[in-house]
Amino acid sequence: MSEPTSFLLHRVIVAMDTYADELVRREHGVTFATFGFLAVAAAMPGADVTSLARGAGMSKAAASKRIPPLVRDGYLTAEPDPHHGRRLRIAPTPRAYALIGAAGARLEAEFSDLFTLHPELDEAALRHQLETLAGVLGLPTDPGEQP
Amino acid sequence: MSEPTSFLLHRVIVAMDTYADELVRREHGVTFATFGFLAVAAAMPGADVTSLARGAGMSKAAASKRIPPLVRDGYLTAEPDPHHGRRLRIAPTPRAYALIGAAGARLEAEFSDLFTLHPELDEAALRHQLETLAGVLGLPTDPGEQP
DNA sequence: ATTCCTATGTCAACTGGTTGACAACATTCG
DNA sequence: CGAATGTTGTCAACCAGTTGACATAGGAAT
Repeated sequence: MSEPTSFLLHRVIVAMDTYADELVRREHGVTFATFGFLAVAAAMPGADVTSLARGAGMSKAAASKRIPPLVRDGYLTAEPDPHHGRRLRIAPTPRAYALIGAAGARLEAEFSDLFTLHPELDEAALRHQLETLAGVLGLPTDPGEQP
Repeated sequence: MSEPTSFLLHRVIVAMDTYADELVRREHGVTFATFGFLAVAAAMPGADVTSLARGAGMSKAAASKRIPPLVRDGYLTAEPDPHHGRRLRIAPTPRAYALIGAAGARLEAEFSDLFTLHPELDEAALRHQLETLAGVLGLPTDPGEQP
């Protein structure tokens, strides 16, 4: 019996994640998970902790714990919302934007190199299948909307 | 700027994992991660902890911690290798085989339903792209080999 | 045989997530 | 207004991984 397609998908993802993690770590001294979190924060500047957590696909508590070190390292600012006693407004700093720009471009370049170097890979075909799959599974076409 | 393909891949996987986890949990009272671990164990019966860990893509320590509860619950047996003082031989019990058979078939059925219900999805095309991607990334064509 | 190197399983400490509870604030409804 | 209800961020406790260290067992080389 051959390996289920879902398992194959899984292995491919894990390999890509590992690769991306090494790259981002090596070139920016930051975890891929952190990069992802900052990318979400950059897509919704000024969001509060709750929507940031939703956007990043984690619990409120996890987001809440992640923020202070990122503020300390100069990637984010967290200020109380003037119109709301308890809510925080989280915003990326220039440093975060720089990181996201550089690392994002680098990763995209690596990824598309893969496709140009290996003509038997068809990015458009893969992407189309993934997008329909996402649609069928009921995922939003793009995450990071403000309510 | 549109979302990087690698991010899209990620979201699709996460959604599928969540779905699979709910299904396996509901119908078999077991975590999807546990199901995956048992599936690996079933693919290499009699393996030791180290190769099990490699097969499951986790550290030796993680595998070592995972085994005792599974033995307690009657999914695995762990016996010292007679030819090797320190090595353990891990083997799935009938209960594990039953679980893997049932849950595996169920998941595959769900997954291929997705493709038959949505003709704009092309499993062969997706699979072919994934397999070439796996090859290009240097992944083995199928995990679970004994050394 | 002794020595040296490698493999094996486990441990302790750490990490980054989870859930459930909670106080503080906001909002809605009589 | 005041009371019930809902939001928001944080905390404690837990869970399942990780790394690095380690005692112990096998095998190779001299």
